Amino acid sequence: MTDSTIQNFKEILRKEGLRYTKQRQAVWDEIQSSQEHRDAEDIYMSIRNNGLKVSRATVYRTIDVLVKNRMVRKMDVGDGRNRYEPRLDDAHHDHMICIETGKIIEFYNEELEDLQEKIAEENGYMLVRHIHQLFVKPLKK
Amino acid sequence: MTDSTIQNFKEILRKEGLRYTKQRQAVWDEIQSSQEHRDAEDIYMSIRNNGLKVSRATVYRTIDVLVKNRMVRKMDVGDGRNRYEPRLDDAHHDHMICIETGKIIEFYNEELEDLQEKIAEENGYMLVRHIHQLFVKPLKK
DNA sequence: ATCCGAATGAGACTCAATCTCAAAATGGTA
DNA sequence: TACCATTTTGAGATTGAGTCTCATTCGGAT
Repeated sequence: MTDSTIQNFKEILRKEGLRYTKQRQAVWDEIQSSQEHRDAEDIYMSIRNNGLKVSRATVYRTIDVLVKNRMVRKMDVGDGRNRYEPRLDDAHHDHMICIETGKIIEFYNEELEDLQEKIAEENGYMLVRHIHQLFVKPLKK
Repeated sequence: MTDSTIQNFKEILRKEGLRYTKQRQAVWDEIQSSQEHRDAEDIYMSIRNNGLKVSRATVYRTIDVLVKNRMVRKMDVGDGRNRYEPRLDDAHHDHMICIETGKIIEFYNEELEDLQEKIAEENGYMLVRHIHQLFVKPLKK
């Protein structure tokens, strides 16, 4: 992690009226350390394995702050456990989940994004966010 | 419900190697009775209020069969409780959820459907199903 | 009508996520 | 630097949707 990311994190906490603690930093560090789509337990255990002591409650609480401030993306893959990934850049993408291997593929399609806004507007609404997952299986060769 | 829908339901059970019971019929009748997007508890309580005795376990078990056979659509609105709606015709649609009123609006867009298949194929996959929800708020006038 | 495998129901169980509250830590102030 | 009001933390309890168990009941083929 770079100094600038730490500063950014501190600023968000300040904006939210929250204190800067080593536990919160540890959670953000851990999420930031990998681009994988991980569940809360995985993040919690990794922090523990690094020799740091942070409770599950704090992991969940910190994730909420990070998600709210768009530093982490929360995704529901339909198995009851939410997955989280860092939003290092601000590039949006959706996910494709292979129902045979469980592999998660990221994709982005401008046309798709535009179309969704258009559909919302046609119905008198403004698009705030969306959930979009494609469940797929490998093409037979 | 019409005779033909009951026949169709019986056929599905036969195809699945399952027996026709009044509990299963009661669950299907209840789901069919409304086009709303309801959770399992709501369906369970409604059956009870109609004076029929069916357990939660049976409600869940029957919903699974109905979902598998495309008679019911299961949707995740992100609050931890799945919603179910009857698929009376076979017309697919997605959902738009107003974050201010909670209202669920159904929509269908051919271009969007095609685009998703195209994206899956471009990645070497075949689209099996998808989750797609737009979270929106009313356009200010 | 008989019989055997399937279905049911009551309640135990699972598991991710949230809540509780006493104790510890933070950070603004003097 | 010491103080202290306020926030945060953690251990474990709790919640709640959904699943599982298994003794009892039921369906339907023969």
